[in-house]
Amino acid sequence: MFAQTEPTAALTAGPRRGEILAGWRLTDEQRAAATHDGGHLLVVAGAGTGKTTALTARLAHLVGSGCDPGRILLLTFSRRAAAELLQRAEASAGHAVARQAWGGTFHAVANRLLRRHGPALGLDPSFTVLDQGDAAGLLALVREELADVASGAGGPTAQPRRRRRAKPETMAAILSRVVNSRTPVSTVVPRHFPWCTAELDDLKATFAGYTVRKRAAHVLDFDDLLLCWQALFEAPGAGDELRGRFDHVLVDEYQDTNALQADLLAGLAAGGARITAVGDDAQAIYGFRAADVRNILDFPSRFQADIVRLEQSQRSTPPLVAFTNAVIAEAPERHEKQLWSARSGAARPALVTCADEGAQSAAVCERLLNHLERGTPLRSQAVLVRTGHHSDLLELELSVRGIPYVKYGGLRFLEAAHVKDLVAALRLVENPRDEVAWSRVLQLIDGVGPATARRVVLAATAGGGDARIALVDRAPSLAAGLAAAVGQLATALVDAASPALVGRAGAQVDRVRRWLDPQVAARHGDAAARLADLDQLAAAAAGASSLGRFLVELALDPPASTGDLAGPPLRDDDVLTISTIHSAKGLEWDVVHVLHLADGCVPSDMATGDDAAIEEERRLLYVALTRARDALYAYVPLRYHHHRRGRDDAHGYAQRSRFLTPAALEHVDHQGAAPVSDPDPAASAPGPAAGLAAVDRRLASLFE
DNA sequence: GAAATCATACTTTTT
DNA sequence: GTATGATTTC
Repeated sequence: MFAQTEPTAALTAGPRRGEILAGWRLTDEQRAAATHDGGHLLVVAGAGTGKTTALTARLAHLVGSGCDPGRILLLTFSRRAAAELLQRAEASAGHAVARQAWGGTFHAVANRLLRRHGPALGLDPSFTVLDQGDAAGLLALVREELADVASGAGGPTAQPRRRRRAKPETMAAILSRVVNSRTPVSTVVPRHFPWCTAELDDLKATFAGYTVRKRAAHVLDFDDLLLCWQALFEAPGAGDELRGRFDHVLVDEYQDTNALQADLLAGLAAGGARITAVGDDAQAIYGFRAADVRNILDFPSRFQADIVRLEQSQRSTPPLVAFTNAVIAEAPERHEKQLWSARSGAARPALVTCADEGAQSAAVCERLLNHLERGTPLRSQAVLVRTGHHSDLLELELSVRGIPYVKYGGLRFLEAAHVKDLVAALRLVENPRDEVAWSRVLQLIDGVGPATARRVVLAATAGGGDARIALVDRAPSLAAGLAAAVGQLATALVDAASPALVGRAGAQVDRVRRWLDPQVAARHGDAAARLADLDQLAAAAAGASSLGRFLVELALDPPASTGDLAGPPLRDDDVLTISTIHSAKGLEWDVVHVLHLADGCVPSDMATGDDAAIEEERRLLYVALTRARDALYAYVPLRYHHHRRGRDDAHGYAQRSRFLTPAALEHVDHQGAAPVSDPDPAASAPGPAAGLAAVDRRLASLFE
């Protein structure tokens, strides 16, 4: 997986103490973190203080001191972070580390352990993994059935449902929060999902049914992965071995772990592992996923840990650090630290006030191109937004101007309907008991809706045999035409799962697509584009070692950007990054543009009302601002246009984000709106929305 | 009785 | 663009 690299001086220096890190350029703080010897350790690492370097150095130090790399566990927030760390460790500490150390997200590590030790729990190691969308699908299925049972059980047909029920995604979010925070449904719902309180009983019943169905279908959702890992600790036989499996556990981004994950660490610590947790409470931004800042705030007392602080920013220039320090200074509770920087660079961050969103897009492009002309390539610049669609208008503008970009976060590839269809079909190749997948795929057939799909699934899985084979010749009680269509689907799945194709994921995908492609083409007008998406997925699958692994990786580590699957074509081009702030965590660029710093965007109007949520939004802004090395632009549109029913054109004035306080603004230069765009429309060729703004301006000038 | 169709509302952040 | 709930069609 990792490229081989020449060992560096650090490795060849030999394992004598004190010389292990001789080749490293570390600050005193970083060295203290890397070489700490004793019990558990908390490294409070401010933004840009070189925490990855410190963590890598610690890994090298441990191995150099004689620790067995196979007994080191590295837990990171994303697989990408794990890969980077292991790669860097490999470069400096030798190949053995990357090959032998365990690394990945909590979920990926759980998956790996469960494939090996699942039977100790009575878990068939061939389970498939439900991502959150699949989980939502199964919850919807279960809820529908419960409702049918309730109304079919007689009595005056239940009161017409006038209330809108929680969306399946919301149910999944509730359930996940319940599990990860280990808090009962009856507490979680009123506190975090008050608008669902009326259906609390329905939710409880749905969750119970969901659990039963998950087990029957041999699937685990994300939360099950963690729960089952925890259960392994208690499993007779496997438990002792697993608890004592690691000597050192290094956890990155500890501020974004939840109660369940902290318990897993406690389990490992009880087995003798020494925990090193690295994180920054000022950058805790995953509260919505039940991450709890208390984990890092309470770590020293819970684990009797020593604390090392990293406060020297290696990333940002002093003026940027002064600004970001001022922004976070107003957060009420945190591990105290004062970041400073010894870097050169005197340019202050800029607050760019724009007339409206269109002007913001223009202003971004202008500054972007300025930096490009002055030598900062697009790939060293990033545009950061609170939510995926906050960049819609800018993307239009970029397309019109021919500026290439990749977007991370937001709407993801895997969420498109046709992609989910293919993935569901592939899951059936792996696991014919997966009801959610059956239900989805069957409904692709013309004339099959929820009710028919359910009947078919029920009949096919009844015998306990392979449902695919059961459906090849005789679909139960269906019109001849439908039965034939179901038979074709079943045949495709059986073929794809046949021994001749197993192990050749690419061929398996091809076989499934021979059935699926016509369905996709028939259902969607833009068939060409959608089939191209499927081509991408097929190409990625062809490169995987097996279909099962491919599907697990897809669930645990989905492609993060548009074009992540596409491979090299864009690689060597100079491409701008657009990212949600969440997806930008841990990354840095020379020049950073943060958009939409208006109340309602940052903080998001979804977060108002709850103090904790507001504080998380403050930290989110802090994360965004601290991604910049040399230049930072914060954009504030003053006016928003809302398009309603295609005709009405309402607008409203926005307030500058409340987090940009007077104290913070002392550290920025103010820039006005971008110059009004070129009066010649042909020369500037604005996108549709920007075009409207231009028309408005032209009209306004006529009225003067 | 079930599926297709229409109207309407709602769209954060992600392992 | 998509999911839901009500309505119409098969």
